[in-house]
Amino acid sequence: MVLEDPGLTRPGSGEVKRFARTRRITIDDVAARAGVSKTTVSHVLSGKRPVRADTRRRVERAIHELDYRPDFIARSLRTRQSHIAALVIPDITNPFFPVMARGFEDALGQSGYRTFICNTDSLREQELAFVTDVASRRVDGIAMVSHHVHARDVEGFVQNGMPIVSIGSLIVDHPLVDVVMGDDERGARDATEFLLERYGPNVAHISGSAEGPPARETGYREALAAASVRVRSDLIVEGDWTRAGGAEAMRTLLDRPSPPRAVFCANDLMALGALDAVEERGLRVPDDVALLGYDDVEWASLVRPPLTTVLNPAYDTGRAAANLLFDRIARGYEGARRVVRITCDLVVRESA
Amino acid sequence: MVLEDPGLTRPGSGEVKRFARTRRITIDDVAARAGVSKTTVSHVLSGKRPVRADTRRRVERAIHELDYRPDFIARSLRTRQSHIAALVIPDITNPFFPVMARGFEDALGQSGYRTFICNTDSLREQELAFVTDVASRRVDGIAMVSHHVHARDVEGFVQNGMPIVSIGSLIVDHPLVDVVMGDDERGARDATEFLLERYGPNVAHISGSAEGPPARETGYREALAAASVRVRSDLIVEGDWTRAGGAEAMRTLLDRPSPPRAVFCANDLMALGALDAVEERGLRVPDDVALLGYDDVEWASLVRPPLTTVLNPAYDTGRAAANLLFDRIARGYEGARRVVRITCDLVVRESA
DNA sequence: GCGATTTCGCAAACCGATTTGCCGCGGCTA
DNA sequence: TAGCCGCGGCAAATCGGTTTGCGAAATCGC
Repeated sequence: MVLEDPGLTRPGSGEVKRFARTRRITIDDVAARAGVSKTTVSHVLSGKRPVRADTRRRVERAIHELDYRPDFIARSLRTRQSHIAALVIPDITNPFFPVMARGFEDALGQSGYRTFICNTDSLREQELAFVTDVASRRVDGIAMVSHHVHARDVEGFVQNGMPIVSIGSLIVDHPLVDVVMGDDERGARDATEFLLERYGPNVAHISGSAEGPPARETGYREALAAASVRVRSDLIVEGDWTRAGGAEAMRTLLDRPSPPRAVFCANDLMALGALDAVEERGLRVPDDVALLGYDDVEWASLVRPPLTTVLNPAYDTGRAAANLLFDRIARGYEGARRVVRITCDLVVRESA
Repeated sequence: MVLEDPGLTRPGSGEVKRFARTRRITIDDVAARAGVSKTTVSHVLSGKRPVRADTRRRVERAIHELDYRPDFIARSLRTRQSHIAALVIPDITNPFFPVMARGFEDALGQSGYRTFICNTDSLREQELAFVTDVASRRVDGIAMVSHHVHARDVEGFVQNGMPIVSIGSLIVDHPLVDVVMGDDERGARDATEFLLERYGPNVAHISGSAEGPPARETGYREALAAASVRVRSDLIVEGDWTRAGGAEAMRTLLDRPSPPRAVFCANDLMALGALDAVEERGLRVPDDVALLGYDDVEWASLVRPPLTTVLNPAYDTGRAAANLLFDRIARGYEGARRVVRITCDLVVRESA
């Protein structure tokens, strides 16, 4: 049996070969064609040293004729920068994160960076594994929203010069790790103030689980305090960030001797659950009970009634993280940690 | 002025240095410490040649003591594989794609691959730019859902040995580009059959824009034909995949002399718009008009009434694409193009 | 018109791994 | 005991770029 000659060109197809994968064009090929050394080609490409005009033109022509594109990996090896960033998040499937990722990539992509997105499912083990993996891949920087990684866990990477920015609040105590976080405290305060003004002092709160950051509950308490309303502990019920948890918490509230006129829920999903519970009892939103959520997830305007909520600006958050990272990666910023707070504005729809 | 000694260790902190970024540990360091050549270290790592047990132990101990982790970039340069794949999609912010991306990454991540996600916003220019960019970065393979790139556009890359799989249907005519696509025709047929059975022959269709693939409309027509129902062209109205477009199309249908009893919409967003239009007229779903969507987007079960729809299995699609790619990247498959059709099942909720 | 400086290009070292080719050694066969 | 083979290890080449050091030529200042 005779194998087909792999070098055969298709009749009439000019350059396209059928089976041969043509050898990659390298900088040497360009140099040879232009009649210069590869050093000169490199300088034409990078502009790091002057090249005489006619020489430059010869080189550029050779590049164009050969359709030469430099090998990023070889370049990275020498320059020690990969032009890759990593974004470590719990789950791209959670609708908050795609928007954040988009903000991150848009900001960095502009400067020629590509990014790895790592889904940790909020598992500490995964979070750590990804950080070491992308470090081995020599990413230029890491942005992470992590629930379990502490400053000491990333100490080694930071000391080796890896820029890290923490999204959310957990890693706040390292002097070289920047932080960007939604200003949840203020957002929650604004939301609660709105409810107090519109519906009077009888405002309850469905909080998240105890292990999460308490900023939203804090904001709720501050608003009450500022309005000189006493905090009634029977009006603060813990949910678990889920729809079912929100419904359960709402039922508890409705069973209180004096049920609330309005409820500030720590996220939209729980607000949706609360909505379920309210309708279950034959009551109406917002006429009998007003509901206010947090995050402004994609479907917040699709439910009936459309949810009044606090917009958690995912896109801006991602972009801010990218910018902090870029400062350290490319602009040589080496100073102390910076903290960026993203303001969260109230979106008034119909549920409150 | 005297600069602080960058080599200073913090008192009592063992190995952690304050300002010095310690030189990276290389394979030579390990070799030196273990008293062998770096060749041997490499063989311990890869297992490609036998190493005597006690030598291996010495090397492993050195690796552990130095906390050595090989440099992926250097490795990639030599082995000519980056262990990176690219996923080119319109927009990660569109809720279908995060799920698909997750399926893709889960499948490939298992084998040690990381992936670049590229958002093209369906711009041809972006699609092409990303493909050449990631090719320069030497990704091992590319999966793309593209609306504007044709086989001839990627010809050059394929010929150079870059595995490509097309998600959706556009690049179907290249003998080396695998394809994975939802079996929309069948899904649409099933949906329409369901409506015919439950609501009789008076079933309309809101189609997508003309430029998209007509598979869903085709399925609708097939189901009618199979049930010997005449296709009434006044019951097929074109939407434009948006909520507003769906509403507009629905108004048109409701204005017909004999309006439909049930409507199959080519996607969920248009079904939602149709819902708007129906309620606008004071009619009820499904009692007056039944609505059926396509895709089963995240919020399909959240609207009132919950949407009956066809599940477009994003996760499976991503995973299938990853597997096709992996076959070519790592398992050396070099055969002809394969086409994988993902079946789309009906999800019956309350709108039909 | 002459030394000083700048411009332009080349050869070689370098980045950090993998892979090839070779060699010494010990055990086995004939 | 000569010849052969497999094992285990090393030196050197390789991947494809960037960067450094050097020297020849061109330009400048006076």
